[in-house]
This record gives sequence, structure tokens and C-alpha cells, in this order.
Amino acid sequence: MLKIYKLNNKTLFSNVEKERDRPTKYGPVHTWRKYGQKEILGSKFPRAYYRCTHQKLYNCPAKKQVQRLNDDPFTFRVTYRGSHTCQIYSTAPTASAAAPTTPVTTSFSPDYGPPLFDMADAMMFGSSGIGVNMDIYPFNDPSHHDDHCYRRSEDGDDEDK
DNA sequence: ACCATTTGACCAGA
DNA sequence: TCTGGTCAAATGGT
Repeated sequence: MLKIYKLNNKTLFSNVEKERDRPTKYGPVHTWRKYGQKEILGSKFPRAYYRCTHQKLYNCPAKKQVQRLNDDPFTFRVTYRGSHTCQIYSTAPTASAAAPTTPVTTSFSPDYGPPLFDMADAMMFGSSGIGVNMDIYPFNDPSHHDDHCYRRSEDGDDEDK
């Protein structure tokens, strides 16, 4: 699953930050823990690696990586890998044991609010010059074909060494 | 004190 | 061996 996010200056960064852990009416939001960052050949900006915060509790394999574009520093590619075994995206059997207090009633609907907290992570890539005030414009990128930089982006939970 | 981030090291695949 | 992905100790924030 690949998403493209774009920044604009409207929303305060602090707002984005607060959005991070706040559950919405759509259900609890997934939170990510950063576990690595790498310089990528041919990319001006490093790529950051995240995984589900509650991996330990739920054994959730969900991961994502955030890559800022070379030509457009306001645009980020966020590649999601794996599927959550916890909470709303859950399709895995272990979800029942995983979400004791969280009824999995909400499905991932198109009108699900933009995961702003993603940008909080993304903006940490040397946002110098951009300023603190920005807004986020996430949108799916169905017509994205050049996956040469990426391995499979389907949720089939590819190789996990 | 607990938990997330940082950062270089380490590892595996091409 | 090079590159991308992950680990884990140290660090910082709450």
C-alpha cells in the first residue's frame, strides 16, 4: 500500500503532533514507532522505518516507511507493509485476543480521516526552511507504476526475516 | 521511571 | 561487496 502525502502551510505542527495518539470517532489510530532510518542511494533524504507501536502486545507485523521525494521536499511517499493484527485494519485471527477494550466495529472506510500523525513523523526529515506551519494533503496514488524503488507494496506480508 | 527516538552497527539479499 | 532493512544501546522527553 502506497500513499503520497503533500505538505502545505496551514496546520500547526503542534496540531499534527497532538493528532498522533488521539483516537478519533473512526476508531483508535495506529501509532508507529520508529526503529530505523537510512540514507538511500539516489535519494537526498533518508528513509525512515516504522512499525506498529504495540507490536509487542499484539504481535502486529504492520510497518511503514516514509521517504521524502528528491524533487519535491513537500511530498512524501509512505509505503505500508504488512497488515495490522490489532485494531481496525485487522484481518488476522489474533485480533480478537489483541483488542480487549477495543471493539473492532469500524472498518477502514474511504472517509477515514487523513492520518495526520504520519506527517508528524515525515516532517522530521530536515524540515528546515519549510517552517512550522503546514498542512497535509494525503491522497492515494493508484496510478503509480514505478515501483522499481520499492518491493511489493501489497499487504500480503512479504518476507520478514 | 517509562517509553519513544536516535544512531551506528549489524545482517541479509542481490 | 554494496545497499537496504533491522537491532539495540544511549539519549531525551514526559
